[in-house]
Amino acid sequence: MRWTKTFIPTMKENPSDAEIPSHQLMLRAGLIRQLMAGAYTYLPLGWRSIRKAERIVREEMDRAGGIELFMPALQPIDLFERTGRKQAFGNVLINFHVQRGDRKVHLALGPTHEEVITDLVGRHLNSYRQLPICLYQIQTKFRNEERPRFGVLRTSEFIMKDAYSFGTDLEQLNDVYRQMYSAYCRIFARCGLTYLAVEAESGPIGGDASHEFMVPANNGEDRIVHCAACGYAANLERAETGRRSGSLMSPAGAQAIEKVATPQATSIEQVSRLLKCRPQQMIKTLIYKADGKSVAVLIRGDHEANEAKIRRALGVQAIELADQKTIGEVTGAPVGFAGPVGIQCELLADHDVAAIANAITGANKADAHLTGVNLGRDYQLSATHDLRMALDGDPCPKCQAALKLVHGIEVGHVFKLGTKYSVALAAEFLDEKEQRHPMVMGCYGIGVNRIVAALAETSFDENGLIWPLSLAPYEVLVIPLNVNEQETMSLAERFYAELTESGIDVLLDDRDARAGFKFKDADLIGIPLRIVIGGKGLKEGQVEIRWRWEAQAVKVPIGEAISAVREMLVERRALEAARVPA
RNA sequence: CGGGGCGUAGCUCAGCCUGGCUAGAGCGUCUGGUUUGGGACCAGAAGGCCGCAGGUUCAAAUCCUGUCGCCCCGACCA
Repeated sequence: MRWTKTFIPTMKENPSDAEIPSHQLMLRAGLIRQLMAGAYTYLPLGWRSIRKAERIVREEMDRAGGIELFMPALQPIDLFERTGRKQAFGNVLINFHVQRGDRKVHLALGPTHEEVITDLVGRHLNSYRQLPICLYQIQTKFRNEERPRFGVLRTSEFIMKDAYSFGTDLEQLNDVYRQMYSAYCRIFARCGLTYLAVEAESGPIGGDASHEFMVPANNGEDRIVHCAACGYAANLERAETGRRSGSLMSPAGAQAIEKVATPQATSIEQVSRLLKCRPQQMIKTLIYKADGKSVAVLIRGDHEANEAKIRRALGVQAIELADQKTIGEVTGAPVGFAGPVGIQCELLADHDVAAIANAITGANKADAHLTGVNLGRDYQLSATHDLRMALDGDPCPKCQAALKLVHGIEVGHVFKLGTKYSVALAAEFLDEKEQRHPMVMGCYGIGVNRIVAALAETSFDENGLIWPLSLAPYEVLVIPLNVNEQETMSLAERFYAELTESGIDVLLDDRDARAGFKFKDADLIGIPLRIVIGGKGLKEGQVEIRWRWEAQAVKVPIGEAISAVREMLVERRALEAARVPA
């Protein structure tokens, strides 16, 4: 492609409403433009990268046995009513009425396609002989984001690869799941992303039923813990922490329990300031309603409760923080003064609470706290649990090394669904004994445009983007420094023609502009390999070839330039391929 | 939906507090010339419903009210 014939509106300055690198760079390099909050146009350069990511996704899905189809974004609302997800999605589901003759039809724009595909498969596949099957599509999804943000990382309309597997049993599901998991590893590796496959909240199936693929990045919305020593990785919601010491007995140097006045001091921060103690010395007592029953949960003052862990420890469906009235009944005090001593409900404690000697807690009495509270003497526990959010530096649950807490961008998610949708939408099959069963499903999503955004967010320098060959809009940029010089230009045209001829994606910067101007743009858009033709080099019969990430160009005799470029690309592709797991 | 910030030329911004000549600068665009290896220089030109609506005033980019949009923090996010 010739630069003057395409559309690459680069910008010298950062637009004022872009704050994170991917947003700034994608705007400046002419990859995207905003239409409104949460909706972006992909300009020619950005779209080429998306298409390359799509191609990689397709190749790997096909390789893993996926079958591509294409489903409508427009969907009848009743499908969502039948699975209860109209309610569950709430405001996220974009839905509206259209007039058709004298009736109104209620439609939704698909936020995902479990309903459509399950309905389809349920109608047309009926036998165990036809299973398992894994169907996928690459398609635009719509989700009304209450607050779109971070440029193209969180939008209301985005491109997603969604795959759905249908099998007869858990074994078939596990089999497809494993194949999808490894296909995802290959996809993200081929795209040049640094990623982690992390354990995620897995719903009804439990165990290893869900993994998210995360690209570590400071501006990622998700938080994940990672153990560099053994490779354990999990999202923060899910992350366990390793063994921590703690005896259920009173320590040797136990002080006497004492009631102190703490008027108006209801938060950990206020009490610690008032009593001049550290939050680590305090016990936070949270009153929850767990399936309707009141439970007090003890967490160390400086820690944060993890409700998913509490729910699992209690073995209940749903928990929520109790209201004022319940707290009053259980503690006999207003909110902010709860403590374990003498409390009137079940008591659950995090491991770290047991290790606090002479703790400070609420007194279950207005405007009062207790000091010198000790486990065993002042309150009892039959056991402690892992109930809090993991912290940076916590011991790894697998190997006890220190966990790292990092932010991440979710680019993919694989999930064992089970029979939720097949039951709701009657996707059933007959087994060899002519018995009816709901199909066992899995779903597997990749945010295709997030792949590109995540790459932009993590691969750049002060001059601009740095693409891997696999996603680069063009692999080679040919820069004739002076387009008015005939020798320069005819050479550039020859390189352009011959390289394009051999299947390489080449961009020719045929703009009549100064050298420095072209170099700045070249760095900004980040094409991996650059060939500079002009002035000094030509006099010596040479051109310069330089990788975007190298400081130095290599000078190559004109006659050898094309074969040199081909060789460099072959070598580089091999290097990128070597990072892809088998 | 709660909190904060911002809407002036394609982009970055000044002017607003304290109302008053024809609304400004840099970058970009166009014309002509000089230049030509890291975002050149000179001369000229085009480009503005100062987000929109209403109000106050002799007079509003500027003050007031409303409204729309965008960004950030939080809540939410199968």
